[in-house]
Amino acid sequence: MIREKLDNYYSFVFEKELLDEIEQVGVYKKLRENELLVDLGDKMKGVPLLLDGAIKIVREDKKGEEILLYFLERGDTCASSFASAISNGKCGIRAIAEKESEIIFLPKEKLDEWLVKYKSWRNFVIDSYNIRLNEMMETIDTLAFMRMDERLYKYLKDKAQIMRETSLNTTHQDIAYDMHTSRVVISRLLKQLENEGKIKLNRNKIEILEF
Amino acid sequence: MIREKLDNYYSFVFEKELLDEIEQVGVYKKLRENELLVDLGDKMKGVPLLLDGAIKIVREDKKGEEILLYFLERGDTCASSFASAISNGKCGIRAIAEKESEIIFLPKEKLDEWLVKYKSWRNFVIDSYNIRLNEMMETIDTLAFMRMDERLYKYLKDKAQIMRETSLNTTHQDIAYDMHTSRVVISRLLKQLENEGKIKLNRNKIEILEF
DNA sequence: GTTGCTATGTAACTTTTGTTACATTAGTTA
DNA sequence: TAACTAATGTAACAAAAGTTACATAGCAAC
Repeated sequence: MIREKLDNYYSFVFEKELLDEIEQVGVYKKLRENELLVDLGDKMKGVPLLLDGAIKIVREDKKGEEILLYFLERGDTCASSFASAISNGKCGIRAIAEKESEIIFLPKEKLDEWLVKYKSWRNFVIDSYNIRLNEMMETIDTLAFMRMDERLYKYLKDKAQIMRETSLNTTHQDIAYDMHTSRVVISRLLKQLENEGKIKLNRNKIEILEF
Repeated sequence: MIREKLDNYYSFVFEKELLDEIEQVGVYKKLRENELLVDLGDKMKGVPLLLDGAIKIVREDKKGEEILLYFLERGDTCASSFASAISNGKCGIRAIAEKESEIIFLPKEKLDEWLVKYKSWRNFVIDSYNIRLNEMMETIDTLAFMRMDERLYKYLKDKAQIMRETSLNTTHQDIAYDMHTSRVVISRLLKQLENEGKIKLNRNKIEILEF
């Protein structure tokens, strides 16, 4: 069963021998919606490969203020965990399942070994880091160059894409937490987007009309 | 001469055999102050190892708006170049020497080969990515959680540290470019910091009194 | 010196974002 | 249905950041 899911998303990424090894040592885990996968300061004993679902990666500062960094989808891994696992350091982020998700945990002992043995693993690790660096840069662009209303609209579209839905089940308060602003600001801007015909508001639900 | 500088900063990082190889294939280059090392959209043919100096890494969006991402110091490499070199993709950043700097260019053909051969190279690459991810997170924290006056003070202190000086030769306009705001805002906040006794302002020069 | 250029200082005003306070609405439970 | 709770709507105001416009100061070339 695991092998089947693994093959689904990773058979074109990894060599057969590596897939075999992953099947042997990987630990399958199913995550409930809103389940905490990684918390701030955790020391990772391995890295998660995402088979299905969506994981939200959040940054928190000393004062407990939060901001969304990016989402992981199937085929992704958490570069920050990789960092933490291989260096025995602490993880600087929090990872929460946005919806029911499936992962395979790879034990950290194998991570370096596979770098030597498998070209496909080297590529995957380097690619993962690159994707993450690019996501971070996009986040920085968003924070540095966009106004709150643009950021909000982008947030809604991005989240809809990750969740594979055109309407989101969420509250204004939750969005405010992700964007590190206040609920009132979000309500105001959402109403503005609704007036522009880009979205439709309902209780606990936002439909996106224009992508 | 190169070997000497290489040994200075990297003899505890790389194995002897790797240092030998780097000496053979690496290309030494000296950068003048303000010299452009990498531009947006460049395809990298190798990665720079920083021997000495300071490199400013800047992000630019489509509209040509800029923001400082972080600085590189000796011992650092540019993860974004590594990404670009190994994947033949384009580089998403701009790198400019903040002062006279010395680098060694490593040809991209070796990068993967060394990952297999040298444990110290694997560690260095992974560490570099991790350091960069952490810098990016710090930049995000700064943008998301701090007000402009705090960001400015942090900018001054960070830059002073990188330049190894307690006073900076720079103009308000240049700071405004780095922080993606306007000169007037910077002048206003600098004056405020001066009134608080944290800095002293002169033409083309800012002394930092409190760290 | 005078001229000219660059950098800095600052006032006045606008826009954006954040805050407080309270009303209304939809859904849930007693 | 009444009572309660969570979510949303909105006004009024405050703070932060951005903009325009212009004055002044420092420095260099003539």
